Amino acid sequence: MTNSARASARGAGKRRRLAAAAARVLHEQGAERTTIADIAAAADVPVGNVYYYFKTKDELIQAALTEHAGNLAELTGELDKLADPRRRLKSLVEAWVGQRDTAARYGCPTGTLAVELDKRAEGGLDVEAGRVVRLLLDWVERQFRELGLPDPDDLALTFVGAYQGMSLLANALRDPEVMTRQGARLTRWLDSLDGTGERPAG
Amino acid sequence: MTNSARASARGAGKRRRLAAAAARVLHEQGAERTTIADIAAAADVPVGNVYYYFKTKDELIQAALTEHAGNLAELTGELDKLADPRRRLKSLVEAWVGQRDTAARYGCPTGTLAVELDKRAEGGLDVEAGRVVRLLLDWVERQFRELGLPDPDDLALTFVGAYQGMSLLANALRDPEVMTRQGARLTRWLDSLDGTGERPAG
DNA sequence: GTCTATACACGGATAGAC
DNA sequence: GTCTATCCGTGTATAGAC
Repeated sequence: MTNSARASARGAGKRRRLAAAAARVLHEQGAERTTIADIAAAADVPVGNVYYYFKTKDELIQAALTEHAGNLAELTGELDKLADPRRRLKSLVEAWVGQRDTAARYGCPTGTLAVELDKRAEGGLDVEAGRVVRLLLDWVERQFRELGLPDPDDLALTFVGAYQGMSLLANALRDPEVMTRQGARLTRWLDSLDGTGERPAG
Repeated sequence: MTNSARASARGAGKRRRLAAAAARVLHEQGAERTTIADIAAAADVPVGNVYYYFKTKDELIQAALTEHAGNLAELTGELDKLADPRRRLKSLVEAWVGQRDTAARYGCPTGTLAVELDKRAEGGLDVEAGRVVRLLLDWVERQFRELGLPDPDDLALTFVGAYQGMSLLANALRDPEVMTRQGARLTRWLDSLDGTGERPAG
C-alpha cells in the first residue's frame, strides 16, 4: 500500500465520520445552531482539519442529507425482503414508533432538516432535502401500488404526512406517547385498506 | 390627553407593529436567520428603537408566538359561530387549503416555528411553542367531543397531525397541490366519522 | 421616547507552518 | 494530509446624545 493510498483510507474514514456526525448533530441541534466546531468535536476531528474534507458548511449539510438518504435506503432494503407490501408498511410504522423517544426530543431527522433548509434557500439545499423526502414517498407509493390500491401517490402523501405530523406533534409536546398512539392508528388504517377500493381520507 | 399617554399610544402602536412584523418575518425566514434589523425594517421602526420595546430577540419571538395564538383565537372564534362542530372542522380545513400557497412556500406558521424553537431550548421558548400547538389541539378536541366521538384527544392528534404533515410535505416539495389533495381527503374523513363509533385510523 | 454609534462575541472561512 | 492562528463579516445588545 502506498503512502497516498494509506492517507486516502484514513481520509475516507474521517470524511465518513464527519458525515455521520453531521447527520447526528444537525438533527439534534438544528442546522443554524450547529457550528463546524460542534461537528468536528462529535466526529473527533480537529476543527481546522474539517475544511480539508468539506469546503463549506453547506457541503457538510449536503453530506448529512446523503447520510440520511443512505439510512433510508438501508431500511427500505431490509423491508423489501418481506413478501407482503402491507407487512412492509406496518414494519415501517413499527420502526418509527421504536424511535419515539428520539422523535419526541428532536423530531424526524429529515423532516426537521427539511423545514430548516427551506428557509435557507440560497445554496439549493432546500431542493436536496425535498429529494430525500421524495425517496421515502416513492418507496411508500410503490407499496400501495403493489397492493393494487387506487391513487397510490395520494395514499403515500397521507401515510408519510401522518408520520411527519405525529413526529412534529410529539416533538412540540415533548411526548413520545403521541408516536405510540398515532402509530397504532396508522397500523389500523393500513389494515382497513383493501385491494378493491379506497376508504375516505385514509 | 397627557404627553405620556400620547407617547404610550404611539408606543403601543409600534409595539404592536413589531409583534405583527415579527410573526410574519419569522415565519418567512425562520427564527435563526431573522435578524432584529429584518423585523425592524418590516415594521418600519428604526433598528435601534426596537430594544426600547423588546429587550431581547427572545422577547420578540415570544411576541410572535402570542400573535399566532391571537390569530388562532380569532379564527376559532369565527368558527364557533357555526352550529355544527363538523361544519366547523370542515371550515377549518377550507381555511388551511386557502393558505396553500403560503404553506407550500413557508410551511405552517406555528409548526415550523415550533420545530425551530425546539432546538433553541435555552429560553424555554420551545415550551411556549408547544403551548400554542396545544391551543389548536384543545379546540379541535372539543369539536370531536361535541360530536360524541370516542377518544376525541386521539382524533384531535390525527386531525392536527394531518395538517402539520401535509404542510410540511407541501413545503418540502414546494407544491400547493399537496394541500388541496390532502385537504379533500381530510374533509372526506370528517364526513366518514359518525357519532356512534370510531373508524380505524381516521 | 427616539435614534446613532459602537462594543462585543461568535462563527465561517483562509493562510500557511508543519 | 494535518493543524494553528487569525481574518473578517455579521448580529445582538448597550451607552448615551438628542
